Amino acid sequence: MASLTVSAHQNRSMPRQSAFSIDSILGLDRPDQRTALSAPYRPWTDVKPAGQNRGVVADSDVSVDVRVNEDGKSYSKSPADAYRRTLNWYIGRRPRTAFSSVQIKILESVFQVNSYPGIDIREELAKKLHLDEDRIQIWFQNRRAKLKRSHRESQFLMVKNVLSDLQSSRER
Amino acid sequence: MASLTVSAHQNRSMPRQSAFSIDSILGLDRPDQRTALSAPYRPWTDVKPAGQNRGVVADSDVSVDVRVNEDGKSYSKSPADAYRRTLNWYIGRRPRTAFSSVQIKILESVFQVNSYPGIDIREELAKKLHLDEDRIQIWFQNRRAKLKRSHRESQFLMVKNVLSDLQSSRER
DNA sequence: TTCTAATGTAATTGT
DNA sequence: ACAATTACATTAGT
Repeated sequence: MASLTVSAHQNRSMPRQSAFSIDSILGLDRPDQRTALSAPYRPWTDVKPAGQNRGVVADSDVSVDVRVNEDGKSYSKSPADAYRRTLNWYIGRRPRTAFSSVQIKILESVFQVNSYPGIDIREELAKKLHLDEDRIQIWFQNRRAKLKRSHRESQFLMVKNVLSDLQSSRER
Repeated sequence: MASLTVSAHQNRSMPRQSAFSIDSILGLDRPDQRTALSAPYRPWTDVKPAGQNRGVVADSDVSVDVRVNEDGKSYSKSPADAYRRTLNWYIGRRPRTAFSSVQIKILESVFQVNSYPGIDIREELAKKLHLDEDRIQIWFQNRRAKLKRSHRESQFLMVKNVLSDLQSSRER
């Protein structure tokens, strides 16, 4: 990712002509401040020292909703979990959020009415459900994709049925 | 199936409002267009009498593989493309282009030198890579956005680190 | 295995 | 051209 490719041989299959001619490229009369590409900003990977409690520091609390489930069944904090989490941090993927059923219920009911909530609604939801606004946004994105997929599948079934109906009527 | 797709998206910086007011949930508390508007110009949906496409509603294609793997020759104006278009993509969105790694490599290397290629360079690239000039333009646009984002994020990280350094030095 | 949270990025829209 | 947002294709966690 973001590997720079100043590689040597990039013009093997190309007619060696003024493809990217100097003067053409030298059309860079642009304010182009080149900066080395940085890491993709993973706020949840930074190790938080003393603080630990919510709302104190700007973003990033790692333990968003671990205690928000209604079953009283708190998710295990086994060393294995911690280990995997650390590993994830290396990989750079945000630990998968586990929404509680209450959270899901509310999100679903909002989705019923408006599947494209604006930033303000998302913020409100985030506050109410103790989630990051980002999680809300992603949830709605994935929810829309799911709806679309189900549409696609049902349409496919309908088409299939119509076709088989045609076939059977022809056989009569 | 009563699937509603009330698309409603808004912009930031809206007046705070009661958490789950009806208007807020419905997204009616602010001007929103996109609910019933004239069909935008979609040149690639040409052979579709089917009616007003609404951009958002399901597309129901049966998973035609959009991929064209390695070594370019990707679709743009190929007959195969037209085929896919007429068969499955009768809604408004242009099928997502999957650039080959070769194409990406070349695009990246050009980007290194000039992130604002003029029309002539874009045309040359388009011809060489068998892509529409439009795709090239969009690619550079998104690429610039990406660069900008990463720059912003690294700045943020730097600030954050400075702050935490300050903090830890104060604790000593 | 299935479902879905998360990621990356192409495409769209409005300014 | 940019900024914000969406759709879409994939990866991966439970």
